[in-house]
Order: sequence, then C-alpha cells, then structure tokens
Amino acid sequence: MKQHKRIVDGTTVLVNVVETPDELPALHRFLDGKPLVGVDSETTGLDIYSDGFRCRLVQFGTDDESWVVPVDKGGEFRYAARHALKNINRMVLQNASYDLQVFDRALGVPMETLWPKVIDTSILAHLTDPRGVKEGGVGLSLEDLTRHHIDPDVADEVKGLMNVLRLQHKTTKAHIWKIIPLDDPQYELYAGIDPVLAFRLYRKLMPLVPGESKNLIRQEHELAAVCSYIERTGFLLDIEYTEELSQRFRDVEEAHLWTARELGCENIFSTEQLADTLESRGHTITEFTPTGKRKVDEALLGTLAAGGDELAQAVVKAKKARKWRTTWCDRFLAGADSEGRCHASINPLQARTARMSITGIPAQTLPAGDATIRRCFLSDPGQVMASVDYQAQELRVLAALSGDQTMIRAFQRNEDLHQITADASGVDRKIGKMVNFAYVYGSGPRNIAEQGGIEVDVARKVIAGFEKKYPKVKELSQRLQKQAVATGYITTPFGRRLPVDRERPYSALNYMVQSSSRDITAQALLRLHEQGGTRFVRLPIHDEVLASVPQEKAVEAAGWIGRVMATEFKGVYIGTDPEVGGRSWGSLYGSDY
DNA sequence: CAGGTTAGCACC
DNA sequence: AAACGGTGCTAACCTG
Repeated sequence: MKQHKRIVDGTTVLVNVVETPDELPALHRFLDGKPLVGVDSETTGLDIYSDGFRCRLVQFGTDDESWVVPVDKGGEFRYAARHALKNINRMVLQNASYDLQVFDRALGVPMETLWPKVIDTSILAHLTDPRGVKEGGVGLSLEDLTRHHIDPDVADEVKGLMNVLRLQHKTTKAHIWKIIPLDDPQYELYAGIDPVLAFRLYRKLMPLVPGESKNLIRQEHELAAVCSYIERTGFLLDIEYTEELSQRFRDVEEAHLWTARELGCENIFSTEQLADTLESRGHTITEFTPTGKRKVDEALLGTLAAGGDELAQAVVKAKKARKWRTTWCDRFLAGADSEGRCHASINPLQARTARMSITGIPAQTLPAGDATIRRCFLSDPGQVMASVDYQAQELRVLAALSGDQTMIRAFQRNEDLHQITADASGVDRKIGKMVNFAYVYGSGPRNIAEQGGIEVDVARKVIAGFEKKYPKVKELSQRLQKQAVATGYITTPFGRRLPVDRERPYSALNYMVQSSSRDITAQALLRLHEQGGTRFVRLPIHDEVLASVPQEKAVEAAGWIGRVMATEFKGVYIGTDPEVGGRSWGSLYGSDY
C-alpha cells in the first residue's frame, strides 16, 4: 500500500492508496462504524452517459485520513467500493448528484439507495451564501469553498493540478482524466484530499447556514435527488429528424456564406470585418458598444436587410442557420447516449435566487416562437408529451407577497391584470403587460420607455399609475429595499436568505418574487415525486413541468400533474394549465408530430 | 493551448 | 430621481 501525506490547514492528512486486494480489509476497518464519511470519485470525464465512460477511483475520507480505491482495476476493487458505499451510514459529498450518477451508471449502485444518507456541501454553501465569486460571494465550487473556508494554498494547488498533469503527460484538458496513469502520485494525492475537503467543509458550513434556512436543508437534498433521477432518465432524441435538420441548416448557411464572400466579406462572424464591409457598401454605423467598437447587431442588420441590402440579408440568414445548427442540433446529437437519450444537467440551486439552471439540453433558452427545435425531442414509445405550467406564476406570487387587494381580487375574479394596469394610465394592453413584468424586474422609466417604444414621460406616468393602482406592491418593494440596505440581505417566506448588493437595492423585489416562485415549483416537484410522478417528468423549466405520459391516459395524467402542482401561497391560489400534445415536444408549439 | 472577457442571441 | 432581475451558449478576441 502506498501512502501520501499533505498538510491541510495545519493538520497532516494521510492518504492511503489501495494497490492490492489484500489491502481491502484495512479499508473496511477504516470505514467500519464511522458515523460520517467524505466521498468523491475520479472519472474519465463528465459525460457520464456516453459509451466508454468509466469511474476510475473512489475515495473515502475523514478530516485527516483518506483511502483511494482504484475501481478501474475491476474485480475485487469495484466490489469493495460498492460494498463500502452501501454500508456507509452518512456520506458527505460536494455536488453529490454527479458522483451518485457515476456510482449508479458505472458501479451499479442505485442512486435511490444512497441519496437518503447524503449530505451535499454545495447545498449548504448555497444556503449560506448563494453568490458566485464574480458577484462578491465566496463561490460554490470545491475550489472556491476550500480557498475561503479551509486552506487557500490547497485551493490554488487543486486549481493548478490539471495543468501540471496535462503538461507532464503531454496531453490536453479534454484527455488528461482518461489517460492519467492510476498510480500517478499527484493524481492519487489530490484524489485522496478531495473527500477530506468535503468532510471538513461540512463541519465548517453547517453552523453557517442561517437558522431560518435550516428547513431548506432537507428540501434541497430531496430536490437534488429528484433532479438527479430526471437527469438519469434522459429525454428521447429524434436522431433522424435532428440529423436532417442539422444538414438543412448547414446547406442554408453555406449558400449565404457564399453570397457574403462574393459581396466582399470573408468572415461574417467577425464583427470588425462585417462592419468594414458594410461601411464600404455605403452604410454608416452610428451605434457603438460600451468598449467603443462599432455595433453590428440584429437591429442594425435587420434594418439594412429590410432596406434591401443583399449582404445584410445573407448575414442574417447565415447567422441564424449557424446558431441553430451548432447550439441546438449538433449539441443534441453529440450528447445523446447509445439509446438515443439526452441527459440534461440540472442544477437545482444555481442562481442567487436559487433558480434552477439546465444545461446540456439548454431547455430554458430554446426558441419558443417556433416548434422546429423542440421537435427534436420525443416522448417515450407509447407516450405523448404533456406540459403543465403555472398560470401567471410570478405575478400571483407578487400579489401574495405584497397582499395587494386589487391584484389579489383581479386574480380571484379571473380579470385581465394587464388590461387593469393599462387602464390605470390609459395606455394599450401591450404596454400594461410589459410594465407588469418590467416593474418586477426593477426597470426604470428610461428602460420601460425603450422597451415599450414610448416616451420617457409616458413611461413615468405608467409607473406612477401602476404604483397607485397596486399600492401594496410599492410598499413591499420599499420595505425590501430598506431591509436590503440595512442588513445586506432579504429573507423569503421559505426561509431563504438572499444577499442584495447595496448599490442595486431595487433588485430586492425581483429577488423575492423570483426566489419564491422557484420554491413553489421546487415544492411541486417534491410533491410529484412523493406521489410517484418523477418517472414521467422530462424537465422542470421555471414555472413549468414537461412530461412524457402514457398516450391512453394522457389527459388524465396531465390533469393529475396539474392538480398536484397547483397550490396556495399566502392565501393566493396559484393554478396550473395542463396541456397534452403528440409524440414530439414541438407538438406543444404547433408542430404536427 | 487554456482561460477570461465582450458581444450577441435565446428564454422566463 | 432613478435604478432591467435571472439563466445558457457560441464566436471572436486578447492574454499568459
């Protein structure tokens, strides 16, 4: 057995690396009876569901000792790691969703058996301070948390490690974790340190979680589990359609790039080159970016294209085709597993407001006005797509939080809130709707004017009309701003503490509304899970749950999901709107199939 | 080659 | 008096 030593925050950590099967009983003696163990894994990459993905090491640790098990050697090592995972009382991990999916997929240990005993330090960290480093917080990665809470030198070394190993082994970032020899001493050492860091972070972070947020610890662990199950299930991709679509976009792009080249622009994706060519064609560019560069955006190109400029027309079409092909089609195809399923990565606790984020299948940012891209995804065989979203979730949450009777009554009587806002100032419904949302975003007169295509004076008048019509909303915003300036944070009814930058107190209202809305959706997911609905869920998307449900009972299933999700918040009913489509996600957006 | 920043686009 | 909140992804461009 090999051993390494490293001082972490003044205490020596002993890393034991198992080399032969006869050393495994010592591992089990180490773990036996421990109430809490830090756990981590090293893998061939992040693509858990692709062919050839392997788990290479599994590491177990406490505050001053750890054990590294080379499961990639197979046989007894894999068996020992599986046995250890199953028998641990409680385990602490940083971002458990990842490792648990690895253990499930690569070692055959079902996530269901491990989640009940998991403590995830990334959850504790988010509840303590949800801000990333750029936002003035300590950050949420193991590296950032280690830097702030444990040992900055260790954090820096962990950060530099990949580069060191990459150079030593003459390879790239993309390949190093696949090819690094299992017995590389630095690899072993840092693999062994990670579960120790997770273990120590737990001790440091637990007391820092605000008292009012304690109830969220359980909620967030359950939610993380549910989201990991949704990730594992994946979303069926229509590969044939997606490949064809990709090729179609490629052809369109090629044709227009050809035209652009003939008109004198080699690379339309270089804003500088494009600006030069447009100017040489007699156009003057009057807008500039914050750094003083000529601004060539869709607004300018659209105007020029409408005016008949052939280059602008070609550029608009080529850019769209490229974007749709690379960002959507090719990405989906690259991410599909051998069964044709794409596994999104859901971070249930991403934003400062705890809003979730979805990557891999960037479901929150797919084009909504057109079914083409969503048509790529299918319900399972024998099932159809269903979507259940909350009706006016954020505005109802605003009504509930503020207790504004005008707003609450409007919702109770099913009146048109956007029209009410519009009537308060004698403007079009369209402006009323825009202001309803913009007010929650903290927009000022200038911004509202620009967005609505109205004069700043009119915007001021509409804001004043909004505040007069819904006085309690204004009161709430002011109360939150005061709180934010005085303490640096606000606390939501769910017990979540949200830091507010003192130079942007107006964002407090939005944080409150966005975060409360997120927690309403989160709790709905937990209710769905308790009642056995998770296997149907494909993705949670803000105020919506997207599902694949049995065709024969689709309407009933969607209605059931809608009833489970519907809820009351501070006396205000937040209802749902179930919709049933056909085989593809696109069918909910107008596609035939 | 990797990482960060800027710009632009998509969504709620 | 005024204040646009949050997210992801790609490409270009600069720097170490």
